[in-house]
Amino acid sequence: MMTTLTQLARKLPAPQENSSLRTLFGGRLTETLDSNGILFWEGDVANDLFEIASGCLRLYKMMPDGRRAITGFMFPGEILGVAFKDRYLFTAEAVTPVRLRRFPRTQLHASLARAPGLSREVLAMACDELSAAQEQMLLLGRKTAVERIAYFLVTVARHIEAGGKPARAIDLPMSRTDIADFLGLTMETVSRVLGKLKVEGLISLPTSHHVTLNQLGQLQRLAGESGPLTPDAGERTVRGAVWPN
Amino acid sequence: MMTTLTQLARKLPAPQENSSLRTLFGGRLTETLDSNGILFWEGDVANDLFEIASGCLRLYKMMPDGRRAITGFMFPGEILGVAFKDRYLFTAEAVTPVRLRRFPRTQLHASLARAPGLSREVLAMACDELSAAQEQMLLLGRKTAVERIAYFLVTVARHIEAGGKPARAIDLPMSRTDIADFLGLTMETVSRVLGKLKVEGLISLPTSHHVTLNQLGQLQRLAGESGPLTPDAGERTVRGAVWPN
DNA sequence: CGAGAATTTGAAACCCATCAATGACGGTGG
DNA sequence: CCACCGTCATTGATGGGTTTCAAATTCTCG
Repeated sequence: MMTTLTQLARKLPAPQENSSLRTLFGGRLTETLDSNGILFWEGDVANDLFEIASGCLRLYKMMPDGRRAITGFMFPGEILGVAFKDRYLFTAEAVTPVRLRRFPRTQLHASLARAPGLSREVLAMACDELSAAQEQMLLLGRKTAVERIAYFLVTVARHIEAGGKPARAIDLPMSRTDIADFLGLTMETVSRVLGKLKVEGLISLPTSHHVTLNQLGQLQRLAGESGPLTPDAGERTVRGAVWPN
Repeated sequence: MMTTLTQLARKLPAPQENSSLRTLFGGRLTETLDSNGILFWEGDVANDLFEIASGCLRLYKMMPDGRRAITGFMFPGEILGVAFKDRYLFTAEAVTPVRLRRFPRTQLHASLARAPGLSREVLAMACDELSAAQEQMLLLGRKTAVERIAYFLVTVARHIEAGGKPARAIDLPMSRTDIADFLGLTMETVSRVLGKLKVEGLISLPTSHHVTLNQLGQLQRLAGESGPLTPDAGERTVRGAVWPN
């Protein structure tokens, strides 16, 4: 299973593409991290980048009083820590037991100088992250609880896609609290909304960590995809005719 | 006046540093854009990048029903559209009349090949954006209305800083609705919270678009800065002891 | 099988949104 | 110069979606 996503909302960069970045990790040893183990803290000096071999990480920022915002989840195949400043922007913690490979950033700079395409790849990665982050801003700032959950499910399904089609059966290794902190809700609201979607038949919950999307189209509509891809007419005429002059 | 910020929450990359990216715009003509004029729409093919010479832009995503999330504001000195995909991720619209210079992306690729440092600069820019975006996620997902407004004010002040110190008097060219769509609130709530801060003496409002920060320290505390810089003890012990293993 | 954790479910409260009306500008034209 | 009018900001009253608090139930795993 080779599913990849840094931020859940991120576009997949064709998992089978032979990433030159990924080749950096070729000879590296695989380390392991226990469930709930910390890979690094927000603010730590960013010495390494990592490739997730298996398992799932949560990335988060936290306020002094404990309020937490999960900025994304990491899955196998994903690369972490590549484009950031000299310090990590968030804490990385294992949702499940994780196997990963480590690569020193000092050597990255050398590699970047050698391989010209690598630089573009890194930039593309950062742009994908940015795209996901902005979509998340729309979600956190303007979407309802149902829309957030629907979007979350649809996005996960899209990235676990097996051969073009989004997966119908997805598993969610993270807790309800994790999902809540990712979507700007509470654990209880996540649970309630999932329950509602289940009652309405849009999803099934074989177990609390396995979801079946029975009506993907309906969920996609609920998710309220933004942007240029929506083929609806009259998209821009709503809030008071903001036409170019 | 040489204030620069792409996303309001962004760290300033030393305004006086002679950016090699900025030199690209050297001989370019200055175009103008009327107030509320559209520079480009979300989803448009990203042919150009822009340097803002004067004025203010808002960048936003919109849902089919008109709900809007402003992902950031752009001010003079800032460069726009540099690191993105082949299509713009958001709509760019003038808050005030704007003067700007345009540079074709096709030529950017050539310039990137020539100047090695440029590539790093572009990446650094993307990382700054990403950092701001993640801070915004924490704000949108977990902060109260007062905290959001306080953070907004403090952040603006920090970027209009004149000689190290954050400015005490800031002007907000954008409307209350713009601020609301940036902070995930309503116009009315923005207005009410500003009123409250004014009554409490933390700020003054000479006009509705000019704010004086009377008690910056207090505002900073309200803003609830996240992360590693807070010198508080007991930061990580709150929500159930998430220590490494 | 048992104990603690995670999830679900219920009831009440609250923050912010919504709806509505008034007030303050700012630009325009008489 | 000032009256006018549309837009934006402010302020008030009400309502609702989500949170909070609490308890029951299910799940996990030693």
